[in-house]
Amino acid sequence: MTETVTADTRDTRQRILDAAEGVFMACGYDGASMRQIAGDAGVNLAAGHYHFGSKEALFQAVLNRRLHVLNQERLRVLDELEAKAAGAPLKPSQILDAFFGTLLRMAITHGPRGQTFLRLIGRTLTEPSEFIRTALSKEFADVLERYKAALFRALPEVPKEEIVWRFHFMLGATSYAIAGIDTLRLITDWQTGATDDDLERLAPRLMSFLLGGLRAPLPAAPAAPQPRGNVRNRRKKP
Amino acid sequence: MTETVTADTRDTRQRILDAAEGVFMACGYDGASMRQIAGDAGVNLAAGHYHFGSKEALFQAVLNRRLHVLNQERLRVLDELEAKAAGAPLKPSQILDAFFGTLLRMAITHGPRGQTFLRLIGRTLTEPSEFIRTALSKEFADVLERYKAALFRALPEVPKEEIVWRFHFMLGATSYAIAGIDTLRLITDWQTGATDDDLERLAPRLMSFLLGGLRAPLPAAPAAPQPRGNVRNRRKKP
DNA sequence: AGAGAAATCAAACGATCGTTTAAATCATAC
DNA sequence: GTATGATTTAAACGATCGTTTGATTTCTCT
Repeated sequence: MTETVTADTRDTRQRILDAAEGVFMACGYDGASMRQIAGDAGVNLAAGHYHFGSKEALFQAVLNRRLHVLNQERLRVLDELEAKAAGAPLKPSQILDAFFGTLLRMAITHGPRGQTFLRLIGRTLTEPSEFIRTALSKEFADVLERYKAALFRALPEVPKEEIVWRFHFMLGATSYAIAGIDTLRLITDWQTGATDDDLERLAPRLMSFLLGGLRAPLPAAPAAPQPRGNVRNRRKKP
Repeated sequence: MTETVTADTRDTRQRILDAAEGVFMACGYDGASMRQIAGDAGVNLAAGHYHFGSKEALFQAVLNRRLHVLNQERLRVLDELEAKAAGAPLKPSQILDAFFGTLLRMAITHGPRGQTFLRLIGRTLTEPSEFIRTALSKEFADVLERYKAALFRALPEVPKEEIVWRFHFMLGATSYAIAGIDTLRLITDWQTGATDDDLERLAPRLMSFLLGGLRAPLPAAPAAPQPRGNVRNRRKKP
């Protein structure tokens, strides 16, 4: 009973995953059809259900296949940084590079399929569908907890709530920057179809932007809408 | 032939638009069904097609109804700022507030429906569907051109290409921050269902973050892959 | 009131969807 | 070889989709 998978089986599964990745990216979850995925993969329609059970399960498999190795790598890089720091807080730039830089580098080294996946998760993060949300939450829970803690230590003078918000903003800028390279053509008037160069040049630009945003001065308004306050002390919460 | 719309007609159209706004936001374009929209609106299934022609046209109508007034307001505010500046370049913070602040303020003043719309466009901007892209491009062309020009003048030392990229990042952080307030619960462990306060407190935080990212130091790597440069002067281009 | 346009309604159309079924094919062990 | 299990295949199922139709109701105007 030790999972005797033949070579042919793995090929079919892999082909389905690859095709599904592309179709889900191009059409979204609802817009994609099992028939188109099977067609692109060159397999029978029923193969998808045979190997994965359902469309939802296939989508989760597509996400997890790459998300898992990405997040494992993120944890490994963070471990390495913290070991090298020997107890001292990390620099914000190090943390951002470990989280977002790892993402971008993985997409580059994995070729066009990596970019496809990047754009897929960019789309996916804005889909509030229930099963997608739970799938992502399980896959991201550990990583986000670790990186949040690292940022808290790196920026002790910034309220934790503020850091969480800015982490959220950075996620948005990143996923959007990747998912919406087409959208950028909506802003600019480029018609250059560059793809590889786009991504390689995106990384340093994005990292600068994220770092600037993360270290921006705190908002002037104390973010708590209580204008009747006679006390305006800004107690620094430990 | 002067468009004699009766009161009842406007009510039905409005109800359909409101319901469609909510369903499209919750389910996405493909996930939403005309039957559910009609049901939520309390009208017959055929009413949607009678008043709008097709599902695509209904979606465009939902987008344009609010996008148009938003972008008109954005242009008006920018006009006002530039008139007051009397030829001098605007401050980046003024431009960002005119663009993103107007968006957030409109969402707040329009109540829960405004937030629904905000989250809808947050989702929509990541859908690369063809007709959606063209619809958005038409609606955004003028505004983006004006604001790009204003930013170019405000930041003459920053390469225009860099500004366009950062504009893109800011759009992403904003749309994602709004569309994904649920996603934020994926990061944090809040279970508070706050909505109004969330948005009101979001604005100053987001503006600080955007401004910090916009004014971040330029990426160390000159973004052009020519490492053989023997000159490392950072000429300030006029 | 009555003609005519505008709007609503119930019902159906064809298409496509995810999923299932049962037979056919392949691989592997005895 | 045959038997057994894994995989692939063709075909169909029921459900839901966007859209259309034609009758019916509501409104507008003389």
